[in-house]
Amino acid sequence: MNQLESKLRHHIEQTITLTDDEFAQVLSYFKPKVFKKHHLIIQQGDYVPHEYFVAKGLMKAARTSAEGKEHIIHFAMENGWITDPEAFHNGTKASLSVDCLEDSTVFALTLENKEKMCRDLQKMESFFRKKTTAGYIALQKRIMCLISSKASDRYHYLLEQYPDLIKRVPKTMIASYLGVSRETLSRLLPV
Amino acid sequence: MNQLESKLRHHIEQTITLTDDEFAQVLSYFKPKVFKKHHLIIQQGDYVPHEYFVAKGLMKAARTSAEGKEHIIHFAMENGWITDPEAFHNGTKASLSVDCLEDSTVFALTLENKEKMCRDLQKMESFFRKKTTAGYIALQKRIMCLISSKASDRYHYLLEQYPDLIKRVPKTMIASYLGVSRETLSRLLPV
DNA sequence: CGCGCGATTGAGTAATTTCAAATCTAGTGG
DNA sequence: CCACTAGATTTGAAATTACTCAATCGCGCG
Repeated sequence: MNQLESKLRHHIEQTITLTDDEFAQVLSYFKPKVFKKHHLIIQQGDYVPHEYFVAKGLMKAARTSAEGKEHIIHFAMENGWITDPEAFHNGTKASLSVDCLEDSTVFALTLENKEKMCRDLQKMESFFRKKTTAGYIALQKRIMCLISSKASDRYHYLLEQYPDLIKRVPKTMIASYLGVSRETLSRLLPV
Repeated sequence: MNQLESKLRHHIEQTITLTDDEFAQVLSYFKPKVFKKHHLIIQQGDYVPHEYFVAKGLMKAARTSAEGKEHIIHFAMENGWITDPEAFHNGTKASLSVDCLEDSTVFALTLENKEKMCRDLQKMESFFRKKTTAGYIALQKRIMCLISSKASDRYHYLLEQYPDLIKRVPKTMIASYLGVSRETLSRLLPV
């Protein structure tokens, strides 16, 4: 088992426990992939065959509006997951694009394999349920931030929550993620 | 099986299928409860023993900030679910309050029973996984709305998405849900 | 060395909030 | 049935916040 595989295992075992055999089986459902910085993995309008576990690197999911503005909905770094969830789970076309901000190594999972894995190993269904629940809670917090705080407080919350992210991502993208213009964020930083 | 029980069954069977016996078992994990309008079911600071399926009525989850402003994070009407998810799943104290906007009938589920049900009936674990995934997707859309649209567009999106909700909920609360002041929403309405 | 991306700054404009007051409406008790 | 009241909605005006557009600055990489 290489280093990146053990990252996946460790990630899963933060939620459930697996025997060696079980993990070997789990691993068989995934396909490792390597992407270069700037590589566009999902494009708006495409079908979305995979959900990705990020073992190394940094990726973002975003939507570009009709007016040409990019709005970042999600970042995934080590131990994160990323895809266009709606398109992936419903088999519809992507409304989001996903690309690499750094050279990245991921484990790709098709919907078919995900469902098969959940059927075969209830533990993994439990894993995904809990992981998704945690994701739901995180999104609720982000919404609460968006509807209740000023831009400045949102930035500081992000800084507290994901200090490492701020270091690795250009401020322009942080602004996009927070829903403010880059100029506004820039003026807020000294505060 | 009474009318409200069959609502629960129908709701679950939109995602998975159940035999009569299985549903009887599922039902045994829930406890039906009736609440009056204005009843405060979860208070900020309380522990949260239950997650609720709303069979009838209308409820809201909100956080009141230090400055005394109420921010509504979630509405649940017929066939919806509601709780403070973070407090419920982690056993921590509620940061949200939940109360009834109408007389309501719910099925209450403890965390212990939820986990037991998932263990005993994998179908139900699958149900919750899929339901939570759908919830996650809905929250992502709401975030995209919040970071990319003006207040006016957010209102119209809500109007399209949940026309029935708008009819049953005072505009003040819609404004709180959208993250704008009630005055601003009022001025937007004619648009 | 120079290019290009990211970050900053300034000025003017637009959107939203706040505070205050007026108006409207549905439900209640007499 | 009417008067009353509490909650909900609307409106006005001033203040704040954030946005846009444009120009400049800084720096790392080729």
